Amino acid sequence: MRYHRIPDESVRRLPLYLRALLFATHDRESISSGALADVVGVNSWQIRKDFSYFGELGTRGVGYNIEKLKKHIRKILKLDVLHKAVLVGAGKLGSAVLLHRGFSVYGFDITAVFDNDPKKIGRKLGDTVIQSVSSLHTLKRRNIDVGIIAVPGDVAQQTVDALVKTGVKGILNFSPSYISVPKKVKVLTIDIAMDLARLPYYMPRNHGAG
Amino acid sequence: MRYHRIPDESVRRLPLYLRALLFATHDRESISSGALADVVGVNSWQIRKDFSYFGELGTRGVGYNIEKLKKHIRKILKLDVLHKAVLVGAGKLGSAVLLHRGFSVYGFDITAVFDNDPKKIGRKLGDTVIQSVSSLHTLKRRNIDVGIIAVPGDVAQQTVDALVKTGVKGILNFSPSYISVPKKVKVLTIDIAMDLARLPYYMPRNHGAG
DNA sequence: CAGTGTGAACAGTTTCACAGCA
DNA sequence: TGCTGTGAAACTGTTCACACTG
Repeated sequence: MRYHRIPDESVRRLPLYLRALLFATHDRESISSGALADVVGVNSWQIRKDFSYFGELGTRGVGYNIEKLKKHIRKILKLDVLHKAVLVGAGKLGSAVLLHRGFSVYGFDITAVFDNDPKKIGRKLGDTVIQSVSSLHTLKRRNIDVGIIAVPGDVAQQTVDALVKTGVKGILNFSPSYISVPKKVKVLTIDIAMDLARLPYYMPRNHGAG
Repeated sequence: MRYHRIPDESVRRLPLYLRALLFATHDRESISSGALADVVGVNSWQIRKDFSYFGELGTRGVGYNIEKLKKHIRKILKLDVLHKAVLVGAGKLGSAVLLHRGFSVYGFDITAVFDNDPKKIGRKLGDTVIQSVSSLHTLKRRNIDVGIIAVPGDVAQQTVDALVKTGVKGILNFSPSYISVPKKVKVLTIDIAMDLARLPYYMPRNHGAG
């Protein structure tokens, strides 16, 4: 089956595997699909299938070499190069995201922060001075890949439009609204409230099915 | 096709529809699948299919009555009753989540906050006094549905175990680790860094396919 | 006649069972 | 012997075209 297109659902699981490989303490050089399965909560055959999409990577009877596997997943996900990101929106959620520490391990560097509140502009958030959103255009030619937006829903679209003009190719959207972008730009939306809203469906009401 | 099991992917989209119906300004009583499609970024036939799973709801030639639709989606998602939630972990992310305002519209009320940092215990976060995680057990019989955890990965499992003992039926997990729970408890995990890690895969490297 | 509802074709994903190899 | 790699089957979800109806 060598060199197949990788299904989106497999791509969704790759960061999960990578996270486990990065953070688990490994006394061994190799890990089997079964052992990895226990750590990530995915079936072993699903893991093997996922890995099989990028060629024969494991050793029969042994498992997968951990370093090789990390390297391979990073390459597939294009995390083998540094990605520069900017944050727009220095409110509670934006601040939490910026200070989150945990992006760097995947090769992301948040190099600038923007807000439209005059009281915040010039103040520091972590090591970064907050700039006015009106100076977003200065980002052109600074090789920024990724925009992270954490602004109110009603200004999300205009914020994204400005970001797209600076040349970002991907946007992580924490704003609670649908935004439209040119086809060449990829948006991933995380709406915490919406995810929470999906939870009760799966909870038994009193006793009975969900 | 009346009274079919609702596919998980449809359930995933329901909060999206509900969000649009709640926040859009409606001059009309009804909305067509096409108009809703423009607002949420989902095809009109997908929307009609999703709605068809819960019986005939629309009026041919007109569309869907907005109030009726909201009510119906809320009922399906079990958002028609108030859900009491607690937060464990009053760090940056936890605080942002608590102060987020936007859960209440879906019928959630965060009634208590816990942390294990002695410096934080007794201080207020919003209107809520932070309590010690060691007093989590006092929640039993207080009708708490949902636990939200935003603690470091290495204490996530023990935090969840304590929460499960208090009787929560659903957990929203912001900790970057896989947690295991009894079958009767549903976990949804949001790992911001992992989502960000998935973004570059879909971005063109220089020019070319993603 | 505008817009819903849906069977049927199609596409994508997961599961299984087991051959193949270190 | 233990664990990978993978076709094929089973399952799940999406798209389409159009009959139907207020």
